[in-house]
Amino acid sequence: MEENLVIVESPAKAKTIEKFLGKNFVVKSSYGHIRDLVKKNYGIDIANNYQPQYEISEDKKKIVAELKKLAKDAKNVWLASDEDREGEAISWHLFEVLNLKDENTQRIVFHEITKEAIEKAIKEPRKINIDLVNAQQARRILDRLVGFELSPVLWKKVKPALSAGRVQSVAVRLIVDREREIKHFESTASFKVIALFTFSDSGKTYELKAELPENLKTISDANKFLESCMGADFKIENVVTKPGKKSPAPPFTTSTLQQEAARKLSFSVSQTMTVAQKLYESGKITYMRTDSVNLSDLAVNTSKSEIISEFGEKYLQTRKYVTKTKGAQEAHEAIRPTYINVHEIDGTSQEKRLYELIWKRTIASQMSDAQFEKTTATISISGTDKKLYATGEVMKFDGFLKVYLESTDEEDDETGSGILPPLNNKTALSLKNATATEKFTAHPARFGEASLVRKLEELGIGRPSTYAPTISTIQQREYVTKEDKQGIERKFRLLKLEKSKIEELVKTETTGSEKAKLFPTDIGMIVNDFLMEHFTTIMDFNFTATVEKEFDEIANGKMEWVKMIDKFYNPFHKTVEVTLKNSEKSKGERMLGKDPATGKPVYVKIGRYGAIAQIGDKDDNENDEKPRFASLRKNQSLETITLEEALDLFKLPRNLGQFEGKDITIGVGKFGPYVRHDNKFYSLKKGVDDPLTIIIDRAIAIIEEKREQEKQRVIKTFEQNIDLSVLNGRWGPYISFEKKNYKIPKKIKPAEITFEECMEIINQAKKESK
DNA sequence: CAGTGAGCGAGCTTCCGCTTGACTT
Repeated sequence: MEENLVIVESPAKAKTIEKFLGKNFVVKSSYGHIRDLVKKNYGIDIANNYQPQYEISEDKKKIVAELKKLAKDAKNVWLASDEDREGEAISWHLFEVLNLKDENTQRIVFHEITKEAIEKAIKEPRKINIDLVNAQQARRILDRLVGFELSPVLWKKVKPALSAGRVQSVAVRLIVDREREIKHFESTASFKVIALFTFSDSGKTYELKAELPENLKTISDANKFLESCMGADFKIENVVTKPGKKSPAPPFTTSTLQQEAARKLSFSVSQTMTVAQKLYESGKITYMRTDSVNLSDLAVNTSKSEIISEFGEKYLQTRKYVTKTKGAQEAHEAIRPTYINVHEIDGTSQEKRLYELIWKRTIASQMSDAQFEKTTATISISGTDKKLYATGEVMKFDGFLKVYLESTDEEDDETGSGILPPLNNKTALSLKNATATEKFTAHPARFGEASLVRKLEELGIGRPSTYAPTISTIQQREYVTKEDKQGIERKFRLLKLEKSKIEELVKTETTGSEKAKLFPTDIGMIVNDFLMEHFTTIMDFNFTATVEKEFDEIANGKMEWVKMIDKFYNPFHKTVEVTLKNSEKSKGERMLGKDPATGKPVYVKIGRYGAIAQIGDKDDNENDEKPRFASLRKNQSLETITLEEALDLFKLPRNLGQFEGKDITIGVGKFGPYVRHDNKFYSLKKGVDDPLTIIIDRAIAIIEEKREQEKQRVIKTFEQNIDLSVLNGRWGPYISFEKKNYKIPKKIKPAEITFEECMEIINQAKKESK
């Protein structure tokens, strides 16, 4: 029998700790929470002071049984779940479910997985903090109440199977708000002036680039300014050199790791977490779900010797970082390599790249600041008060930049870097040319997965363990989609002064292309607007922050959790009831105008199968005519479609006439424009055919081309079984049988294959899959 | 898998935070 049973949350952690503790200890993991509110109904007895009803989760029954047995035989049980609200609750649930006894159960905590930290923890045991447990219960109950009362309102008022919750609904709101901001954004133009000078110094000729600090508002302002430059004298009036420095970013948390992996490696949020999990399980990095930027003393010390031996003493500058994130619970260290002296690891290329990123960030965080020298030269122009400025930046010492620089989401301007030529006061400059280029202000950037996580973290909404799942949920519910947006071509004007002549040019640039950004869907906007109208409290960006404050008071024993929940639930539940009773079904209906042909109104709204346009009303029974319907295209949305675009939808399907005694019609379906004939569908060629203008001869050609392909598709059929056939597919010949496909071995010629050979291949494949 | 869209009604959906695999292509 084992004398001591230690229970932690993660199995990888259990393995490591067991090594530290020696043979009198057995270390097991609970795999996170073992109990949750019952799945059916509310799981909360509202009438009876919100008493929670718990059940052991289906996938935890086995582990609970095992822990129970071990606990019964153990002399001492050490509950070592994380030191935060959820961890305390895990310990409490274990205590209850395993029937532990107060006298031989200890609660211990540690923030880093080192021998010293764990031995120290064992020497300082405590009891379960029931106030902290109650704060967790209040959090859990509040989330269940919000989710399970709001979602059914959406089922009745918008669409079945939708969901709402404290975290996801706010995440969607951020995206909807941003999209509308972009839609209403009005870009303003201005003219950026850049002048290129030459001058001589000690027999050498130099070039100097300078710009006006503020853009000019109109093209005539720009023209006036360039005119004033013609024949003017330019002179360096002042040269100032200032030192500057740049400090490294703190070590990674879950959120910053997700952001950097997105920017530097183009990983999605969930991809980053999967790869990090692998690195953690194989012992290469510390825990990957953390909100702390703290490094253990051990990590700082090994970084120190690593930096000295790799780069030298002058690159060393150890630092203690302090977590500033709202609501951070700091149960873990920052994300760092387990062994700092390991620069590279074995593994998949994704694992290698993520590890390298973590290693560099960790090392850089303990390295010296980078030192710069920024020089600004002021250039006067005779005949005007306006000044031009030339700036340059020179790195004096690279410091941490030797290994790592954090990326930013913003594209930075290319000016103001590089080295300036030797500059002296009063030097006269001669103007080579000057340009005034039209620039447009850019709309705010759309969120990507990682930048949405950053915003949520900033608002204190969600936890490291839920960022990735939340991002998946709002995409799965089809509230938002992740998409690329193609840039559009835009014309801009440019004035160029050269050789005492001003020339006006019009050029084009491609702008606004975006990759993997989050766009709200129609249903996302409808749900958001519905919740914003009826449940402003929940949708408030500060809702989580407010309730978190109250959870803290519960944790400090200053507030009773039942009172807190009661205060929230009563008004909330009333709003739910009133909304169910009074509000209309929300279909996102929008009136576009009148149909010029019939004078009937044209609407768009959400129908049973998605967004539709509608001409005429159902109750408009003048001639007993039914309204006409047409689905919106994939790239159209309720909020932005115009009357003309909606009317175009009704031009399809078009009947082009008959072929072989059957109608040919043209339509647009899920997979794009198609020709339909004799109940078969043929795709139109992308970029070649336009469904609104295609003629019957071309449609027939498409049908015949496809038929020819079909003919070549079937290589062989068998009379023994009509379900069996040998077909020619995209990747070569294959066997098709009862809707499943099988590979043909290379040594058999597809055209000569026999029925028996086919069946043998099929049976073999079936056996292997078992 | 691409035509639909009225209306009835049974039975279903849903939250957030802790943890890993078990799946298929």
